[in-house]
Amino acid sequence: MAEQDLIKDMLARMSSSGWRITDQRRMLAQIFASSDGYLTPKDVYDQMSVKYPSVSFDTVYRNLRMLSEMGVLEQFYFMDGGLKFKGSCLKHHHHHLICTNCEKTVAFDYCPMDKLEVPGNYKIINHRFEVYGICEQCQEV
Amino acid sequence: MAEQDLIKDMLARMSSSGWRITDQRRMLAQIFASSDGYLTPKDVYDQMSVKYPSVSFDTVYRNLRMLSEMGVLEQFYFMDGGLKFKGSCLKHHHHHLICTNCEKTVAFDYCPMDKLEVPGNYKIINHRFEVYGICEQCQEV
DNA sequence: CTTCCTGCAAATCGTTTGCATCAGT
DNA sequence: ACTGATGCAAACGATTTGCAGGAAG
Repeated sequence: MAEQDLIKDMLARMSSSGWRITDQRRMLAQIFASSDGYLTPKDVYDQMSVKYPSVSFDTVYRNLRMLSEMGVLEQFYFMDGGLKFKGSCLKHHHHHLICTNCEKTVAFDYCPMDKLEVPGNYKIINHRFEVYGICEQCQEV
Repeated sequence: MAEQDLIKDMLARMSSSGWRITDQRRMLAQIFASSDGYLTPKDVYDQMSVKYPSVSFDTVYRNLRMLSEMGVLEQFYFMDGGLKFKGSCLKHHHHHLICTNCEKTVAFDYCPMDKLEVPGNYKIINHRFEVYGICEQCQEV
């Protein structure tokens, strides 16, 4: 999807969920539409501050949380427990290969749940599979 | 390994790393030897408080961190970003099936990395694979 | 014009640090 | 006795909340 369409899509989803379209939210949509990696609340705040120097941290947090609940963003706790967000890919189930240096993220389709036989009689709800590595660019440096 | 042996093993490892064996550390070893699930720092603190009402949170944190660095405990950030600890299984590589209700944990040997072909030329460092579900006991309730 | 959203400030939670005292070796 | 470990209090970073004014519908 082109960036502009992504932004429109996000805004449309906010609107249809009954949320007002404020300048700050418009900008949030833009930030995530033009970023393919994970962003911390601080990253987002810093990017917003460029155009809205008066934006506050709590507005960023509030909107990030809301957008996650709405499914527009994916919320994610990294290995170190740090919270990050990224525009959610709604297309299909997949997992990520994440560069531990620059956090560039590549999706892949392989899902280990297909083949897994789990011990015990657990009723499976959810799973988490991520691969961490150093991307080609970061290896070169 | 029997519980008593586990405790001795933990204490021996602390001692050989040059750490003093205090009552608090003895008790930490006992707590983790007799628990097979994950414990939050608060869980640990609460258990310690029963016998040592004067124990402080920072001592718990300090020792948990130290024991993790030493490899006696496994440190783990859950899906919700919360930090937990558990006695570490040093035997072999494995993954976990975790009950989202009671957090009882079952290990299994299957590792998805065997079959995975990753896109891009990432140099793979690490991976994370967990399955979340409801255990048999928690389903019955 | 009404209701929701924002920005500010202050509260809260989990975790860490500095320091004087206490305990293990 | 020496040195590391403890408990206290205070600092700290990240996130959340209450509230009054401001903007979207």
